[in-house]
Amino acid sequence: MPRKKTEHPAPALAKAAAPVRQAPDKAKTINDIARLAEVSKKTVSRVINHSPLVHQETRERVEAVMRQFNYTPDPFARGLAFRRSFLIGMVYDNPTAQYIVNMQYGALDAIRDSGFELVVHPCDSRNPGYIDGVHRFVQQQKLHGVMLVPRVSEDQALADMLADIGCRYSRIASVSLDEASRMVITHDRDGAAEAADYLQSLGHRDIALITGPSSYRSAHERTAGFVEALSKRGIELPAARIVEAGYTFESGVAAAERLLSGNQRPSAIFAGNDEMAAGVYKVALRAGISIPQQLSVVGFDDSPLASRLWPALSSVRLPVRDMGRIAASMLLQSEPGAASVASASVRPHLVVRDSCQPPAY
Amino acid sequence: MPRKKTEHPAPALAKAAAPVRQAPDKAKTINDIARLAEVSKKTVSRVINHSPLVHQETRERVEAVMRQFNYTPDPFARGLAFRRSFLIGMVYDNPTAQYIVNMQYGALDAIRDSGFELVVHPCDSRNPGYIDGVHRFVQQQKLHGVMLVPRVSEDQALADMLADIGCRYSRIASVSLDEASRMVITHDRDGAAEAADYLQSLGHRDIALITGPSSYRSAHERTAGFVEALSKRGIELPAARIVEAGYTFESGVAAAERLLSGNQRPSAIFAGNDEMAAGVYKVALRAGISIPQQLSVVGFDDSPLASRLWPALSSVRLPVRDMGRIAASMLLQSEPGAASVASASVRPHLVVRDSCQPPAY
DNA sequence: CTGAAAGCGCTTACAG
DNA sequence: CTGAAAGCGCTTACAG
Repeated sequence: MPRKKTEHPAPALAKAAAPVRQAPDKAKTINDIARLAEVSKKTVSRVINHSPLVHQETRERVEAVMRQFNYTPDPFARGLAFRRSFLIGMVYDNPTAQYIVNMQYGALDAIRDSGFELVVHPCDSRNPGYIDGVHRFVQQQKLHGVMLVPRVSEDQALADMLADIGCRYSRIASVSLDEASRMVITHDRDGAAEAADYLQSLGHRDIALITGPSSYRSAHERTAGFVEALSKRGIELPAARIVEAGYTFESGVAAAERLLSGNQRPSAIFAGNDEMAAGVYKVALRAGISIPQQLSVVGFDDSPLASRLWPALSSVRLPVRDMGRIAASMLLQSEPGAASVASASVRPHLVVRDSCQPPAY
Repeated sequence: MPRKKTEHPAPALAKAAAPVRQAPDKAKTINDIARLAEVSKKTVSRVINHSPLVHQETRERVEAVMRQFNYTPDPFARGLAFRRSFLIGMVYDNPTAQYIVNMQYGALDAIRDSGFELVVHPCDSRNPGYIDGVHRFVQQQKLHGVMLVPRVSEDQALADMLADIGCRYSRIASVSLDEASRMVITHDRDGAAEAADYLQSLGHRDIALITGPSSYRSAHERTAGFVEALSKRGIELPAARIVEAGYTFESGVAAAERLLSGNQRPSAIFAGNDEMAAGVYKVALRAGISIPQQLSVVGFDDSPLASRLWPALSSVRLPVRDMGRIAASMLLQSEPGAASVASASVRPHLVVRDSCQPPAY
């Protein structure tokens, strides 16, 4: 009922329309809380920031009021005063989608209910200006910290830049590249060794390896772990059984073609990631080589692909979500200077499916 | 060299250590720019916000100074004063990883160099509290706007909540669900029709369909588009040839088992997404039914999986990155109230690979 | 077209 | 343990 039509509005009705003259649900500010809790805004600020310099009773009174009005401090006001934000950046360079998404879920696990949010920043490390791009991103948004995902996490120049401008960061990598408080180490080497042990234990002796690009630390580690573990068990890989590829499906196809074309085929292939393992599947299927009867295959990453191939691919799994969670929580815990004691570490493990069996000699 | 140890520090040296008494590279503020350009800070503010109320000469002088000192306004100060941020939220509910990542790339394409950043917010729409979660997210961060990705984009209650609190949003969906200025329409129906026409043109007559869950709008559209297109060409799908599954690999396997177990097999199967199509591959491979010789298969999504299966899967592609770019740019362009004229629209198309051929009757 | 004042909601630095 | 003042870097509302 439009107001204008009521020629003589009853005062009572008018009052009901705007009861108690209280802004409907305007967000409370620190001043409101201070007034309602009968303290100064500075004391409320201390409670917000968990300062020990507040009397227990005072703290409880303030917290009760905050809870009652569902108060949360304005991140922009805090950001302005603190000169830094409550934003965590995730910087990455085009690994596979599932990896990125799992990593994001992990980071979000860590910051849930902390008042922090996740800002994503994919970049292209082949572009020489990409470090400047990250620099601008960090400065502009006054990021609380950034997580560096492989492969950008391996770029020392990036880490140096962040250290220079005093931005906290955490790096996820297959080996330690920095002080412990900044590293989440994934030990890819151990995962590759487990794959090697598995194939050897099945009875394979003529084994081939498709590696990722040697410029990738993870590829180097996976290769070294695999070769060393076999060597420990008395199997030396001849150079012809090691083919370097590019971590892509197509490069895996090309590598598998080389490996499977001769008349002396290996009985098993370990691929440095699942994409390349899928390439092996394609070549084998096309050539009528049946997996696992005539060829065993192991991948790395345990991507969604692994369980969708047929036969399902055995693959080394990295706990990506955990890695993301740990990398993000390192940023929340540590003060910029303070070094935490323990270095974070995570272990890969082999997920056995249907792509391997003893060789048919 | 610690200062205390130098008993008589040479004044000249001390001066060299802090040359010209100018803060090394402290970020300039609006006040610095105002002083250097010899205008008031308000005028600088006008230039920043592209106000027309600035003399051309003045504007150029201010812009020159801003450029010279590489000045960008502090997003927190602006956020505080404006009461809203320069953050775009992306809200989504667990579709596949590649979809999410492509969507993120698209959104980032749109906001590049705009001063906006992308904040991700995955959520679980089966959780009844998820709308409150989005509410808090939006209010807390004072988001400039949010993009709603399927399937949360289909939830009218979510859209209503956002409209209620005056938050701008854009919705990506297979059909129009809202005013044109807020929709990116993907026309899944047309893509499914193209798949139907393709199979029919190859000569298939006994065709089966594995649909996604009927509660998904996209599944409904894909099914309708496929069935109608076949009907137009004189092929009616009997009920037994339509199996509802859950958009997952496993559900695709189960559906394919039903479809391929009888002795009267269809000669072609259209799956509502690639995950389920991969399930068809698994069943066919296991049963010794060769693709495409004995069975043609078409998927939907053109996920990475499609080209990694063997034979490579023909699949309907949605321009996901474009969808993300358009959805994000809609948020940047429009003022909260202003309705843009055209509705955004995007078309799927069939990517033909090696999974289909004429039936072997 | 331009500017001086007040304010956004917090914090730091200083007192007590 | 608590508080009054000043300030973070912008904008709005008001003048001119």
